[in-house]
Amino acid sequence: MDWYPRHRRDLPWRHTRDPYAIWLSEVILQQTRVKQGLPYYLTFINSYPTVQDLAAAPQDEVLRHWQGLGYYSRARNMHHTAQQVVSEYGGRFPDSYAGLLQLRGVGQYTAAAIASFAYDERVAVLDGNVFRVLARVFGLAQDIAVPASRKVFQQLADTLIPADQPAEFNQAIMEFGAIQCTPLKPDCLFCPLQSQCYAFQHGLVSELPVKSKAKAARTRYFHYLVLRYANTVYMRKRGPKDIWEGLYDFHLQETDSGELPAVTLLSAVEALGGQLDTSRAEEPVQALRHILSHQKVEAKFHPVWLQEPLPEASRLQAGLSAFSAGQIEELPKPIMIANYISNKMK
DNA sequence: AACCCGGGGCA
DNA sequence: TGCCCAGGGTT
Repeated sequence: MDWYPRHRRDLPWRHTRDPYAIWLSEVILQQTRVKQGLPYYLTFINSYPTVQDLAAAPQDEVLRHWQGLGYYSRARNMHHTAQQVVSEYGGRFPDSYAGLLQLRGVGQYTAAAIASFAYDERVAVLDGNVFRVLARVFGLAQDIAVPASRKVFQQLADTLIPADQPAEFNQAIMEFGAIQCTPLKPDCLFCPLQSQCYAFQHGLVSELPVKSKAKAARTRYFHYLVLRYANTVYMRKRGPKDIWEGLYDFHLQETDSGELPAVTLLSAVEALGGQLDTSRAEEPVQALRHILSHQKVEAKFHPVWLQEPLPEASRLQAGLSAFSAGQIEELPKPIMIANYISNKMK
């Protein structure tokens, strides 16, 4: 806490005690670095200065602002919670840890962050930074990837957090982890905790915290039919139980390997009732690779020009809608799809 | 408890 | 390429 005021970054959400603004920043910063999240925070707080503004916004607009930030359930849950706060809480956020925890998209970390920052409630936050700082300073070797390890860290943090300055403590320990006690190459040489740090004293800095490795990402093969007629492009809104829920992409066929016979492609167009426009020159198939933490997507984009619009029945059956280029720009899309449209689709 | 969910930055 | 990140929801 002596270190913090001398090293803290000047960030916009540190100038407010408005629980709405703090909540907004915390949801954006879940699994996200400050540098990446900052421009998104500014966009949201400017577009939606109050929870009422956010609640009244269309979902597609909220997701479009979120585009590129990932973990899109955060945006959907945030929108849901904004509407709930307006309709059921009279526009005011719950003013306690327990109350905040009831909100969708608000877990233990976020509830503790808002409760301490906005209301000075004495609840210790536990995030990746706190795990790392505590593991090193106190020499805790429990695997932080295992939920049961949480208890040990939580109990320690609960004893450390002072009753008179809980917000300052939470900010300080997280900022210390983000700037000083970093995952790789921490600045131990100029660390104020050097003499007390278990890891430093025992040469275990690079061994702590202990975190078991995530399993390897699986590879998926997407074949997109980029169906076009005149100035319209057919796209569809992705459904639940898969990545990118609520975002728009093209008609999709997924296979277990990278290849899809041309005849299969043609029969897919036929099944949609599409009439190929053979007068147009065949366009090259573009391949893009998109790496997520848990999946590797290898996508091929097959441009298909139609002589006439798709029949209404099969279009609806496939979940497709027709959009102009201008409309497509406004749709929320996975980054891979946005990149394809802006770079490869001419 | 295990699994699912994005995207970017960095060495 | 491997690792990390101001986690939460669902099963």
